Amino acid sequence: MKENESKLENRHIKPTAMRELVLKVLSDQSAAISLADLEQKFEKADKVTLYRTLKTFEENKLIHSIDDGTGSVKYALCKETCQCHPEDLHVHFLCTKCKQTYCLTDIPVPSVNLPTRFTLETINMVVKGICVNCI
Amino acid sequence: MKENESKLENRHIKPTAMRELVLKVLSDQSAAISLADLEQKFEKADKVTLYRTLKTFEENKLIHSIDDGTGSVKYALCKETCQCHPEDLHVHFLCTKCKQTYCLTDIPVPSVNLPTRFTLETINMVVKGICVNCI
DNA sequence: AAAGTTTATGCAACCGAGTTGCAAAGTTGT
DNA sequence: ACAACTTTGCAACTCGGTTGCATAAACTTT
Ligand SMILES: [Mn+2]
Ligand SMILES: [Mn+2]
Ligand SMILES: [Zn+2]
Ligand SMILES: [Zn+2]
Repeated sequence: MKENESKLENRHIKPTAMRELVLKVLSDQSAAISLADLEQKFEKADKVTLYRTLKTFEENKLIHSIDDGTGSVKYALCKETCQCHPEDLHVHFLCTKCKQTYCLTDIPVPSVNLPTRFTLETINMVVKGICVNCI
Repeated sequence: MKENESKLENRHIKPTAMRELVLKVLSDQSAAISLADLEQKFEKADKVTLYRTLKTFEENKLIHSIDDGTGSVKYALCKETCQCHPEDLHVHFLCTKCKQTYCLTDIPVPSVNLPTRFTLETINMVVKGICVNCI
């Protein structure tokens, strides 16, 4: 998995063994995963190390975090070009049946007309419903 | 405050002293408040009682809860006619400076075109930025 | 009005997600 | 080989939210 190694380097993250393993898990995942989910993907791994790995990934914009209202933050890979700016934002979908959280990367967050003299920094938009696998 | 009493009765909530006090606090508030905020509005009140009061209010749609991503859920009064259905949903605004959370009741949540065979139940849309009081 | 039943309140204790401190292990540069 | 820095692992903690249970208050029935 030389590819993941260079993904890390592209984001200026030192490619340790742990980090490559975590990145592999994230790459194999079609839905976003929580810290607890991630922990369960390993036989024996320290939660704090995984936590800090995710933090490092997020700080360097390799992944973004999603607060879907379930009480546990989810994480998903950013696109190669993503800088996590407002224009990179997309809608997230939480399936109330399977509890999976998906990045709807094709659906940009719609713009809103805020009241006068409210300035926008970022938007979190989470749609809840039933996903295609749960119909 | 006979008005609050009837607001409670309209929502089929038995108007106890505690509940009327809590409703008064919520009515006086222009922004949404958390359980902790509510607790601080009283000299001496049990957090659990307040917690259960909010739960009761929410179940009966007197108030709605807002997960603004700060880690503590906020609560705000519903409109008299609100049934908390998708058509009643509005955008919420979290000021990153004063940390106040506002109901933008005039701004309905924009509709999104979900991928095929995803069905919508509800949407949470939180805009972050600087509010009019913090410019 | 007294007894019985339901509902609301208060205290303690718990829970889970996230976070911090610190020491050990590993890495990098000289 | 040594020093300097980074990463990892363990323990312990924080904080918001929640449950269990006993008491108190409010209605119901006799
Ligand atoms: Mn996403
Ligand atoms: Mn609102
Ligand atoms: Zn699903
Ligand atoms: Zn503000």
